[in-house]
Amino acid sequence: MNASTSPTPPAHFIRTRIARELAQGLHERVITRFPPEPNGYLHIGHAKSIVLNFAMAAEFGGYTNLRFDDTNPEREEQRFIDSIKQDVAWLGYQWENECYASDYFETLYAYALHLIEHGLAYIDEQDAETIRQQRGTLTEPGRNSPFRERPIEENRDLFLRMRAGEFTDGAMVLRAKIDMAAANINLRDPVLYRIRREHHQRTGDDWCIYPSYDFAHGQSDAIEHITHSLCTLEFEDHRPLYDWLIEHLPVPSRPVQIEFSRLNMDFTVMSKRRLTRLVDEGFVAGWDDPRMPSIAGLRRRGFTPESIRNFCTEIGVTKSESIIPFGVLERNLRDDLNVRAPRRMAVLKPLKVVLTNFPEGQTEWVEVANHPQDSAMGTRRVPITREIFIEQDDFMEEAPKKFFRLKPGGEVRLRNAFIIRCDDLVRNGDGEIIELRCSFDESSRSGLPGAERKVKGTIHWVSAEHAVGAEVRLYDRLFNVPHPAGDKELDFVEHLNPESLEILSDARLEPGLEQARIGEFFQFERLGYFVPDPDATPQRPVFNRAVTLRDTWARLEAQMSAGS
RNA sequence: UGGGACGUCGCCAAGCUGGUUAAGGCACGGGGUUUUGAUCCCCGCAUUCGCAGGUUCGAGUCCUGCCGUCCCAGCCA
Repeated sequence: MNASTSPTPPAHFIRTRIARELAQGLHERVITRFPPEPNGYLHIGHAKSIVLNFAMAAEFGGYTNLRFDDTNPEREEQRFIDSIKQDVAWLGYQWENECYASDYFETLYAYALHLIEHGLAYIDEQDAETIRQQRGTLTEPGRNSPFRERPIEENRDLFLRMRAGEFTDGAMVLRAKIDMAAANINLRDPVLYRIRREHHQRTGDDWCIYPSYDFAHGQSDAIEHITHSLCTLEFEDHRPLYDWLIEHLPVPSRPVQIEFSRLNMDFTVMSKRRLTRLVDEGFVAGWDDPRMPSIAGLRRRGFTPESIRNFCTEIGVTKSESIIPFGVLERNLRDDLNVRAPRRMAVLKPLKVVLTNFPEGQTEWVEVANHPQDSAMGTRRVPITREIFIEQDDFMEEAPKKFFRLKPGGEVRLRNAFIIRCDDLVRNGDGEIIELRCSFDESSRSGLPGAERKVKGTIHWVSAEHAVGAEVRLYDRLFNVPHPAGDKELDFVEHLNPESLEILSDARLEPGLEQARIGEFFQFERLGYFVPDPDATPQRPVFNRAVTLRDTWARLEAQMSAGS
C-alpha cells in the first residue's frame, strides 16, 4: 500500500475489533481481499470497500489480495477484469496477489467431494422450480427433497459424472445437507454446484459445473489465508452458512466475515444493474461518462484518487444504512484541488469588452501567480490587449445593489490587471448587448501604488487576440430527485435530469491551456476545477468541469429570489 | 406474522467493560482577512441519545416492552 489518507483515521467498529484481536494475539497480521465479480465497472461504492480493505491490511501489517469472484461465466467478461485492475491501481492501491476464484475450481471440487463423503451434501435431481417450492417461505419451513437421503456412494458417483458432463444443464445440483426447517433460509440445503455449459473466460471449457457464491467465497478466503472477509450487510444472513462450510471442510485457515453498510449517495444510483442499464440503453455515453458514479466516470470528470480516498475515510464505516449527499464527495475534490491546482483564467460564455484607452495593436504581459497561497507554484505571463472577453454573467445592465460585478457606469477590477469602468454598451439589431466599451485606470495596475484602490468586484478575463477557443462541458446531477431508485411507481430512468450535461462550444481559454494533458487539473478562477477530456484534439481543446467553486453569491441570489 | 440487522444534532459519526459539562467532520449562522463573492482564520451550533417503563447513588451505555427502517424465499454475487 502507499495511498495516504487523513492523518488520524476515525475509529470504526472493524478497526476497533481487529485491533483488539491483534492485542489478544489472535492474528499476527491482517490479510484482506477485495473480491469484485467481473461483470461490470467499479463505482464509488466499491471504492469504499477498497479503501477499507487496503487500509485495514496496511494498518495491521498485512496485505490485500485482488480476487475476482468469477464463478458465473454467464455474465463475466475479460474487459471488466481489465477495467477493475485499472481502477484499483488508479485509486492508488497495490494488491499483493491477483487471484481468481476460478483458480481454486479443482480444490473447491475436492471440498465438495469431502462434504459428500461425510454425508453433508447430496445430489438433487429436481428442477429449480420444485426446489424453490420446497424451500418454504419466510414464515413456513421447507420440506426435505426426496433425494436428500441418497447414499453417499451414489452422490459421489453422480457428482463425478456431473463434472464429466454426463448430464444436461439444470438436470441436477449439489446441495449442502443442513436443515430445511432452519429459520435462516440460507441454511435450507443451499445449492453448492450447478451444471452450466458456459465458456469461462479463464478456464475455457474445462468445467461444465460451477460453484455457487456461497461455496466459492469463504473457501477462497480460507485458501488465501484471508483473516477478515469484509463484505456488505446483505451477506449478514449468509454468515452462518459461511461458518458452517469453513467448519466442515479441511480448509487451511479460518477466516471470519464482517459486514458493514454499503455506500449510498443521493441524486444517483449505485447498483451495478442500474448503472449497466444506463450504459446499455444509451442514457449516458458509457461507463466512463463523467456523470456516472463509476470510478472511470469520476476519473474522467476530474476527480482525483486522493479526493475519493479522503471521502471514503471521512464517511466512516458502520452497520447503519446511510445516504451521503453527493456534495460531500465534491467538497473533498475541492479541498484537494484547492491546494494543488494551478490557477488559470478562462471565459466560458464570452462577452467582448473594448478598452477604449488601451493602445490599439499593443500587447502587454502581466505577471500572474499560479496560486494565491502557494508561491512555490510560480508565476506565468498572461497577455492583455485592447479587446478582451469577460464572462457574460459578470455584467448586468440592471443590477441589484449587491451585485459587485460590472454594470453600466460601474467599476470592477480585472483580476491581475487593473480597474475598468463601463462607459458604453453596444447592441445588435435585436437589442442584445454584444460589446462593452470600457476605460481602464492606468494607475490601478497590479504592482502600482494605485492598485491599493478598492473596488467591490474582481472578474476574470482573457485577451481576445490570444484566447484559445475550446469546448467546455458542464455537468449537473444525473437525476433530479434525491432517491431515483427509491420510487415504487416510476422506473428510475424516468428521473434522469435532462440538463445533466451542458456543452459550451465557444469558451475562450488563457493561452497555454491548449497544451494541457490528461491527468492535469486547473482551477479556472472564479469558476471551478477543470480537466482536459480525452475527446480533445490538438485543434480543439475540450475541458470538463469537475466541480464548481463554493458559490456563496449563487446561494444568496437563490435566497433573494425565493424570498421576494 | 419467521430469521438477521439498524435507529446519537439537517447529513455523516465517536461514545470500550454504566460515572464530571454527549467527541469530531460536513452543513448552517455570525465576524475577520482577501485583486478568485474562492481559500484561510475566529465564534456559535443536541439539558439530549427512536419511544415508554425498569434496575442503579448514577444509563446514550444494563433489563423489559413497543415503534420505525433495511435485508433474506436465484441452480446471481
